[in-house]
Amino acid sequence: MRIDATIGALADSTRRELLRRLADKPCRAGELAEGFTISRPAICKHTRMLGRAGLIRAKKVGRERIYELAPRGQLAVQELIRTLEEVGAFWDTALNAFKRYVEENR
Amino acid sequence: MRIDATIGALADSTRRELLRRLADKPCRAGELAEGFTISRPAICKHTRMLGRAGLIRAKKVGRERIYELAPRGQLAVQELIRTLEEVGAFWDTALNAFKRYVEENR
DNA sequence: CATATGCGTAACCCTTTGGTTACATATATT
DNA sequence: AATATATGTAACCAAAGGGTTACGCATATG
Repeated sequence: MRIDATIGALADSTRRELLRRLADKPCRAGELAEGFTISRPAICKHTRMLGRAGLIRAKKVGRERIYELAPRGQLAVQELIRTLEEVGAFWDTALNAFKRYVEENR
Repeated sequence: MRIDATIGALADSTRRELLRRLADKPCRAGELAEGFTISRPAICKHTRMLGRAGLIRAKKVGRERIYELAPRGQLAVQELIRTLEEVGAFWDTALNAFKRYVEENR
């Protein structure tokens, strides 16, 4: 599923923070890693995962690598949200089933 | 974080399917495991994880255990959705930042 | 040309996840 | 009382996640 890569990528606060930073502006790899307590290679693995999920992309400029949000990523997030909204609706379904049950047995 | 337990629990299609089944009606453990290709203990571990995330709960009736959606679970899902909506909005932020940039440099 | 810089990859660790089979326990049933 | 049934737990395994340090490589810079 498409969704699983997306939810996996978003299931980590470091990666969500990386996305937040890229909302402000495209960013060099080194700059992107600043301020985190974890090492630069660790950040690199996170960006790789975000890339595999199609949420970010990178272009090489000289010896630097510039990361930015991948335009298609927004769709993936919205698709995931729709799936989770369906899940959230299960509780409504359950409530309705219960009401029906009460109705039929009074 | 609250969110991490929720997103972790929902990041698996088997667990989402279990929730979907519980939307229809509360369900015995054995019945809940029917139709899956994986073993019953595997399902049991999934239900445990859903329980730890506060999405389902169980009551013991005789030797059976009846699972059902935990009322508070819907809030957790909605909270997660709100977080993901914020993430989705990063793309809008990025687009606006780009527009501003173009505006300032023309 | 030599060296410094930016950045990804490799190799390794430990923990978590998702699965298995075998087993223990509590409750029904005969 | 003996047995069958419903179900969770234990022990184990392989793969993935999240972290580390050491290293390799391409590109700037003196």
